[in-house]
Amino acid sequence: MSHCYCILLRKASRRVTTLYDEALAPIGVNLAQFSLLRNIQRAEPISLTDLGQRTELDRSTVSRNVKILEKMELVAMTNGQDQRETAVELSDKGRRVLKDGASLWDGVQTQIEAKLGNEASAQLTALLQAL
Amino acid sequence: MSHCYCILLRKASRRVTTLYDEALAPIGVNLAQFSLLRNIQRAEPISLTDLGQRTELDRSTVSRNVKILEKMELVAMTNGQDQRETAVELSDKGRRVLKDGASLWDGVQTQIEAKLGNEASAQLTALLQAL
DNA sequence: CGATATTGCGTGTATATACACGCTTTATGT
DNA sequence: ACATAAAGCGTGTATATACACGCAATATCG
Repeated sequence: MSHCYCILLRKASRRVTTLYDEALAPIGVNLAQFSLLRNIQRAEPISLTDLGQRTELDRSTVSRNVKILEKMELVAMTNGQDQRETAVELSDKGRRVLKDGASLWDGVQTQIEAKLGNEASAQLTALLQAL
Repeated sequence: MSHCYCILLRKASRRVTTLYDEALAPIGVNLAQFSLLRNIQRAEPISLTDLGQRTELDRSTVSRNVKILEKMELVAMTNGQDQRETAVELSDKGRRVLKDGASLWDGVQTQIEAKLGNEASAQLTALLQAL
């Protein structure tokens, strides 16, 4: 009656997301937002379309998620060279959140590696990337 | 700069969910709905609270997802012995969807195992359960 | 038996996510 | 240059998901 890979993935995803969300709570963002901020940082200023490709998210999803970060004053929207293009960049507050969150994020990474062991952690990474 | 386990999980989860959703499209339900139907089948009639525990989902989430299945006429709500309790059970249409979907689901399972190999598939299962 | 705690639900609110449309703004091709 | 295609976005709609509240029904305790 083998297990459904998709359900296993979704359950693990929910559980692990909760772990990260709780760890990041002190800085007021959840894992998805923290990750989005990091992706912005790596390429700012960046258009929403590019951000979508980097994160493997639909552009409309990115658009809405970024809007929330903007309301939280963690990012700012600027004009790209193009009149169509909207570019996103971090605010000082956003940079601080990334800085303060780094150790919190690292703590969960370490916690997971401690639970699984180094070898299994590497296997997990490889398997998830292969999917 | 190791990868974020959570993001790897979430990305894999989205990708794999898409695989299953596309495969199940002919029967008109997505993976989450198909899985919920299966969980109902295994214990019907079942209360929403119990269904939540089985699926590791919040009760309110189950409540809303079941409501959609009800609108699709795949399940029916009945009274538990208790006046508070609502029990869910499959409709004939719901049973047919499960029956027709079995081979579609199986196809994706096989496809994933073919891609990863048997050993890696077993490893993946074990790792996801350990998280 | 009456007060209190527990159980079971639904709803409000909020984020994450995708797809389909439709509107601008550029780019292209003849 | 003009018509057409392509790029970049926002919004509407829908599902998945969680948490906080509050209501009704049942169980418990003194």
